Amino acid sequence: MVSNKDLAEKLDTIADILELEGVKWEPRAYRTAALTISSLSEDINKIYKEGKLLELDGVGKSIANSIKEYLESGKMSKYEELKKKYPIDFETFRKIRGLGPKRAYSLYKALGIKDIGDLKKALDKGKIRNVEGFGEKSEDEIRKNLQSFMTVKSDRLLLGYTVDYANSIIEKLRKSGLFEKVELAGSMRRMKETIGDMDILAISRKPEVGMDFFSKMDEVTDIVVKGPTKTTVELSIGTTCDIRILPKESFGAAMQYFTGNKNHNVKLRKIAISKGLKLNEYGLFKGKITVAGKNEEEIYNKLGMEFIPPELRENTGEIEAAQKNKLPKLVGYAEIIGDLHAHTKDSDGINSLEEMAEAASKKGLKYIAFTNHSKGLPVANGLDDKRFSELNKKIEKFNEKEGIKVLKGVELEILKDGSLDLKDETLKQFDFVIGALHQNLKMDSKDLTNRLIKAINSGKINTVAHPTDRIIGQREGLKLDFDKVMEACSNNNVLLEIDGYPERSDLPFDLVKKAKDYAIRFSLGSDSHRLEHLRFLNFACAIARRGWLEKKDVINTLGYNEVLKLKR
DNA sequence: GCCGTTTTCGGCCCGACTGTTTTCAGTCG
Repeated sequence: MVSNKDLAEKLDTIADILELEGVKWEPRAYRTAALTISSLSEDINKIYKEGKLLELDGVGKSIANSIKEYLESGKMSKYEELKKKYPIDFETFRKIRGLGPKRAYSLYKALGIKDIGDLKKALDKGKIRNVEGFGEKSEDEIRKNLQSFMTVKSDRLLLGYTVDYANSIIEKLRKSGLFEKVELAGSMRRMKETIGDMDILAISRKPEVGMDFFSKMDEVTDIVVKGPTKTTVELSIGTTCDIRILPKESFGAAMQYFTGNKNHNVKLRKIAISKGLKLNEYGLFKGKITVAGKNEEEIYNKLGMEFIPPELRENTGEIEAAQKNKLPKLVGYAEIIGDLHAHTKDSDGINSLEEMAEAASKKGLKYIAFTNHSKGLPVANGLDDKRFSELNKKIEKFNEKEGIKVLKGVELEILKDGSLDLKDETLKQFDFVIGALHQNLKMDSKDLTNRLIKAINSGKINTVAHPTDRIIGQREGLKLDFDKVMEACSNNNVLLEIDGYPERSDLPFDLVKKAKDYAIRFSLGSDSHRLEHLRFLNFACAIARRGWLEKKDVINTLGYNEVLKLKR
């Protein structure tokens, strides 16, 4: 099965080789298509089957045909032909910093280096420094970068585990007194669930001193490049961090530029050109006159659109909507007043009901649903009917007190045949029932979809837990037919959950957006298993925002009594 | 090869840093 990543890499290689051949504009077309495909979160095979290849940005007739050929046969003639002339493992080389297509080709021409094995041998013999255009320094650089490529862990880190680290770096920079302003940009500002690197923007009267301070911070393990306006370092958590120092009057333009994403920026720049303007990280210009630059909002306005919140900047229609002043009024982080998915030590959590409730209250929440596992998930110490009845009584007692309210909930196993794991009379006790698929997942797509739909149609569940069941970096999501699932949810007034647990981040934002079109509402949950996890609720809200949701779409914005009315 | 809020033909993003160069090419984001 061809993955999006495979395909994007092949298209990129075609672009690389065409560029080596001196072909003028074609490489850019392949590059655009590769970028689009690599940033899709839907499976390219699915898009192809639905006949929607041509709807992808940068995919026209010719590239669509190549994709079709590749998905069906596992071969792409255009790629194979080019590869005959350039039998070089560009796909791997491009992951080694500083080894782009041109230098890879130089090494091939001079030393016959085709793959990483050849490269290692040449390095061992110190041959690279003698190749024209290379020297001692570049040889050392390649050796070092090959080493770090070999030992690299995963591609991307999870937002949920890096954002605090990033903020602590930013705090230190602010406290240093060397900067007038320090802000986070890039995919972290967009609250993307995985991040490739960190981007920090700053204003400083003493850029050199500021850069020195930054590159000597404890978190920094290596300096990649260092200049007065741009420095890149390796951080101890295993990612790189760019810091850019900019003039005050350009800061808004830089925030726009470095927040991305790339596709969003490319489109904005094209719009600028169509208006006779030029957009870069220093501002929006008409000839030499600055039209905007100091603040971000101005840039969007002068380009003929309303301000676009960072979470939306994915080039999935937000620019067109902004031009018509039709952007949604996104649900605010502070509007989320309850957590609708959390565990206590009664099943597989670490902390007690009381501890969790108190911590949630301290975070400003008005209610929290404890949705412990049901007995069908013994590995998570799932509760049977009797234990749940006892726990529910305890919760009722707890709720007699003033303060935060607790919803009686369950993360209920949907069994292999689509039936539910607890007795009806037990289910009636709950305020909030989350139906979940955790086991027997190796069914084919149709059976799995029907199994889930049977549970949705039962009229006994409020929401579907982490619907795709993906674990980022570990397993793909279930191959469910989401059109059918969403239709069933819509017909039965069943919610979909957005699970903010970093590895899950489920539903993914593009499916959230799709579900919104089915007029489905959503429940947000931290999926907490201990006190420290309660902060994950914020990430669920970020996904909601990335999926274009408004206050009315998210039931965690409702008061406790309103949520109780959803009881089944 | 792709694309269209000036276009179905004629455009296609651009600046910082590095190393190996004597004025720039390659890489990256």
